This record gives sequence, structure tokens and C-alpha cells, in this order.
Amino acid sequence: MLVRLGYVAMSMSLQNASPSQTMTHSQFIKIPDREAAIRKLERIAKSNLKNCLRLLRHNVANDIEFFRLTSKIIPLANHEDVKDWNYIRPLAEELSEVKEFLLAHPKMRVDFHPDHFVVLNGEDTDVLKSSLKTLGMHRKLLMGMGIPPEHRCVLHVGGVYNDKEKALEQFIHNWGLIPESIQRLIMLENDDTSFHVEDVLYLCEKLGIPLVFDIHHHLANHENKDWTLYWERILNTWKHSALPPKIHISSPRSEKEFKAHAEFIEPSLLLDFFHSIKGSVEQVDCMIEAKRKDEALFKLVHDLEKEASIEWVNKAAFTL
DNA sequence: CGTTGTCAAGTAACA
DNA sequence: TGTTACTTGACAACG
Repeated sequence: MLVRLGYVAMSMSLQNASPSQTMTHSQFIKIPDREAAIRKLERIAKSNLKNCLRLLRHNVANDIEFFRLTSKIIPLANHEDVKDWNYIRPLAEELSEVKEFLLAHPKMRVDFHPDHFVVLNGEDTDVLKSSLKTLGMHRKLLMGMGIPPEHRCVLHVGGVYNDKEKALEQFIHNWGLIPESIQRLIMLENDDTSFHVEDVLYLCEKLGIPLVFDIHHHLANHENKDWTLYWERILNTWKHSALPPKIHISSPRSEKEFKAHAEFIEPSLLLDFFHSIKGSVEQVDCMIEAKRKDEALFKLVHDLEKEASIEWVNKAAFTL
């Protein structure tokens, strides 16, 4: 079984390489010349994309083939005040540079985790509409980068609204209202407070959505702590995907702040997990969610180096 | 130059 | 009913 390690959004080792510089709405409206303000948004977005490419180069240099892009590349992209702004056209050059790079490195897996304002299971149609708009932006970015958009956006189920059963059924209802091109983007992840892996499996199996298993969330929120009870079903949700299953791993910051992410990853948790699913699948991509980003990945690899049960295929992937 | 408060958006917990 | 955390960085304002 091959395990590739990845990390999230930004690097602690590259200087001045933020892919998520921004302009807030209040800054935007303070600029009297609206055209100038929009050009400034465009300059920021271009710089963010250039830095995404720098991050991808950094990843290749370190054998890292799995990476989550930030969802903050284009500031205010879905804001009401700039709804006439075609934010993709001015980014054509930067997007095609990323596209060329990814074409030259076809093993690189890149995806998004749109933030928690994207909610698909509410009764409020305005919330659904703005969520679809935000997902549309993600899709346009993926298309611009030449990435097949299938299964590139991981989301949580959404809100409980005091009735979890009803909230799950509302997800199914809303799913029918979502264009197929957007449906295909989506993966669903178990969360740490509301929808545990059994809930998410119910939706994923019914609707044909791949399930991203988050170990840390599972430890915080479960019916049954033993994930091996669910693992075969989780794998099955990936049966029709062109991509290998992916999981998330993070360590609790402390006993008291259990749900918060720690700076680094506890290697024993990762080893336990992969030993318990050993042989069940050819490849799993494992997203490291730690405050220290790529440094946490490097430290994890270092910590695992003396581990005899695994064999390194490069600086960021191993087999067992 | 270092520190503090704010940011477009949703939900839930808590006062 | 209103405030804050979530996860969290970026940036402006302030000292």
C-alpha cells in the first residue's frame, strides 16, 4: 500500500509566498475609483496564483505530490459588490502557467476545501445559492488550471438545525437542485461535532459521493470509535472515482482543546491507522492538517524514519 | 517595529 | 437576543 503525504495551503519554509493575500470589503469601498479598486483585486489574485505555483514547485522539490490549494486566491470573488467582475479573464496567464506545470507533473494531486460558509443542506435558498456560486468559482479555477474537476472540493455536510435526520434528508433534497457539474466536484468529510462517519456514509452511499475520512474528527465524534468497522464502506465510496481515496489526519492540540489542531502530527496515530487498514487498498493520499504546515510534514517524515515497518519510496511517500 | 482588533459569508454553543 | 468560537491568516491601525 502506497501512502502519499500532503499538506494544506501555505508553506512555513518559503518566505513571502502567501497564496492568500487579501483585500477586505471595507478597504475595497474606501477606494473612490471602482475600476482602480478592481484592478487592485486583480493584482492580488495574480500574486496569489504566482505564489500557488511557487508552492507547487517547492512541493515537487520535496517529492510532495498532494496539496490543498487555499480557497482565498481571489479576494471578494463572490461578493455582491463585484458581481459584474469577470475575475477569471485577467488571470489567464497565471492560470496557464499552473496548468503547464501540472501537465509536466501529472502525479501531483491538488484540491480545495471551501470554507465553512459553503453549506448545502439548509432550507434557506439564498445560502444555497451563494454556496453554489462559491463552488462555481472553485470549478472555474480548476478548469483554468487544467485539472479535471471531479472530486476536488471537500465539504462538510452542514448544519443540524436541531434535527439531524431532517438535516440529512434536506441534503438529499438540495442535492437534486445542484447542477451536475457542481455535484461532480464534491467529496464529503465527517466532522467533529455534528455528522459522524455513519451519517456521512449514509449520504455518500445514497448519492455516490466519495467520503474523506478525518481521523481526528472521528476520535472527537463517533458512534463507534473503531474506524475499521467503516473502512470498507468508505473505500467503496471511491470506487467510481479516478482518484485514490484520501484521508485527513491531525493531532489534538491538548486534552483540553481536543478539537483544535496541534502544531505537529503524532506519528503513532498515523502508524496505527495505516497498519489497521494495511492491504485494503493500493494507495491512500494523506493530508497533514497541522499548524506548522509543511514543517509538520517534514518533521513527521523525520520521526518515522526509524520505523522499520514502512519503506520510503521518496521524501514524502512510503509503502507498508 | 511589535501588538491588537477586524474581516463577506454560516452554524452552534453559551451567556 | 446577542456574542463568540470555529480555523485561521492577512492587514490596518495603533502605540
